[in-house]
Amino acid sequence: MPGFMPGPVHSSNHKPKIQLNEQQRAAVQYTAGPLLVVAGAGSGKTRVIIEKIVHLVQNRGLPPERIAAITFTNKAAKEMRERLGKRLGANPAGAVAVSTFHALGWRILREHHDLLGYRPGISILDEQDSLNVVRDLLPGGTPPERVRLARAQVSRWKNLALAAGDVPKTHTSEGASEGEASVWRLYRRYEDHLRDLNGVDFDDLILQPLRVLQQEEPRLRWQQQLRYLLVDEYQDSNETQYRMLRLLAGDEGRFTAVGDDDQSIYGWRGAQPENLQQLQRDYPKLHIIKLEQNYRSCNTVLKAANALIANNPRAVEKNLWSGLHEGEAIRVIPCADDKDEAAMIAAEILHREYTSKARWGDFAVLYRGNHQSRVLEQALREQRIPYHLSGGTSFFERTEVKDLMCYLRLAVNPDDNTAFMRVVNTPRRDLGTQSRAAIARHAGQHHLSLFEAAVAAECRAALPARSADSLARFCDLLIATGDRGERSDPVEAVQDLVEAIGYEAWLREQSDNPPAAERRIENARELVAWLGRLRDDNPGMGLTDLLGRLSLLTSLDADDDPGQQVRLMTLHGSKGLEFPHVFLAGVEEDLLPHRNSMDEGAEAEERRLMYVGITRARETLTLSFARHRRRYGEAISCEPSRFLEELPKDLLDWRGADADKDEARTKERAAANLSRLKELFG
DNA sequence: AGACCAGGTATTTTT
DNA sequence: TACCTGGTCT
Repeated sequence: MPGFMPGPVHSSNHKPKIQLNEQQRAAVQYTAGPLLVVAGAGSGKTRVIIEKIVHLVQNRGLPPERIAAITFTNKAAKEMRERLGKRLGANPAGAVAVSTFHALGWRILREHHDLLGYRPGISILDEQDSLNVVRDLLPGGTPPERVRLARAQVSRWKNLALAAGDVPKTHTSEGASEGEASVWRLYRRYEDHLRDLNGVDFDDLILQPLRVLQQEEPRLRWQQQLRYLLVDEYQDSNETQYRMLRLLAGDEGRFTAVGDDDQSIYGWRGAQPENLQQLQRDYPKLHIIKLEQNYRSCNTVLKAANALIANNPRAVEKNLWSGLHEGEAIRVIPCADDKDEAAMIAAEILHREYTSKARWGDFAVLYRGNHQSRVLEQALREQRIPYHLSGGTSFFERTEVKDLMCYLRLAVNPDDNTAFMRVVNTPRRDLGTQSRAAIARHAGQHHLSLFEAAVAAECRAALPARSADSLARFCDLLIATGDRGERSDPVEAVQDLVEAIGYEAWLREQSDNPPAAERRIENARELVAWLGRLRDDNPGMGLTDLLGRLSLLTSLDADDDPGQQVRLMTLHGSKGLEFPHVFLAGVEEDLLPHRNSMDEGAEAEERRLMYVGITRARETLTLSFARHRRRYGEAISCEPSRFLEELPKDLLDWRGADADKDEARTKERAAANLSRLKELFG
């Protein structure tokens, strides 16, 4: 099959529906051994994974259920499932195990919980729960910042596949600072505590399965089960994930890993882009294929991206090129301060939307930190530009969602003290501080979990009659729910639970205005609806498993059709997305190479972050910076980012050097006129 | 239990 | 400056 060059892509949101290029095809067809695909931004890596699965099923006769595609996010998994469904048809496609590392880990953990000494109902503690556990283990009054740091260190160890007992002595006693040694002691207690709760944190979802797979018998079983693995965004994998891959893919290395070290931006979370090189060491037969043709961006954008990233040391040299048109110069807009910057961006968007065919959904404004969104939001609102802000409090962090999740966790796992404390008096049921303390005392004395204590007659006897009564009802309800959740329809059981605790009435009572109450009720219902959807996708699955799946979801508005709204998001949040028109705000020293990152010697990662931002753009790219910005109340002056100097001058179009303030005013006025006109004439 | 104030803290955050 | 959290007061 001769390759044929794709023509220019126009603004349809679709990748060219044409044949694979030569490298892509090679990557799809190579199954002789382990394969690493180094895929530049916009080079069609997801497509390669999809086509490879199709190839394995249709041409190699591999049963779909023997194939696992592993992603880092639910969103990526979902997209992959959809695309695979379109390509293969629902039937074989549905059998392919497309999941996140964590979801796969959960599956393994559930199946072998007994090997590790867990009881059947395992709770997944989210970030916040885990942080609370750490807080409670540290002396009262420990500053939140210290709690966070301690938790982060524990996480770092776990991501290096080090259980507390495996942490090298140099970090725990000999030669370790007292601070480090104390964090390690905390780690030990944290481990014990989670054990008692029969709970796991997110890190455990990889770490614990590793312990399963280190045993020969289950390892061989899983290696039989999954005959081929495809890993997406491989540069984001950490040590434990890498080990999991190795154990599953066996010594022959039945896998394809796809990644781009230039887009590694999660180093601070334990991701090890070095895993790309590690692969070569561990699998000498590793075959490497580079995808360098970009189907997304015009050449100007790509040249800028290439020039920038060339300043980083890289494992695999790549040179991205594009068969698309040259494109406009990259605009660089100096602004007086962050307000002006926001106004400029709003004005530019308004102007473009009006003069070109671009729609609101074609624009994205990217920035380093969430705090930068505020001014931008304000500016967009002033111009009545519809926008959508990604990030912020996720669905699962909302109180109402958290409450219900804890009810379900407790129903499934009576040892989950964290969940118990959260819901035992929510909605209020006469179990105040005193009663709760009494239950805790009883539990402590008799070495019971809080729930077990609450069930015990002697414990109840110590409570006032009203409290004892309502505690009994609470316990009965949870026991019944847990039971029904496994034996009959879990979703019905949950609906009845929500009904029985009068949760919606409680939300109405709790919210200070009716619309807020309705929103929260809607969230609660949405959670149940999701549970229903999960059940429909996994018929016969019990509450424990459904709940696990639910805990691994991050945001339920995943379906958000970007719609007709300008997207505001952090650079991190933009990875994997693309937009015709991209604005990068705050391209300043101390912000875009972020100060703290620089202190940690992470300039290269900051550069990659900028690289990710640039390569989101299909048509136009606008970089802006402010000369002054308020930080913690006081105005500080800023310098343009060093990264600007790394971009070839001939690609840049600098706008009004120091008349910027006036220009902003003018633009703003022009924009205001425009929006008024539009209101008048539609 | 709810309101209010003081104090501490302000990168990123796939699961 | 603006926020969130935790503690205290009513």
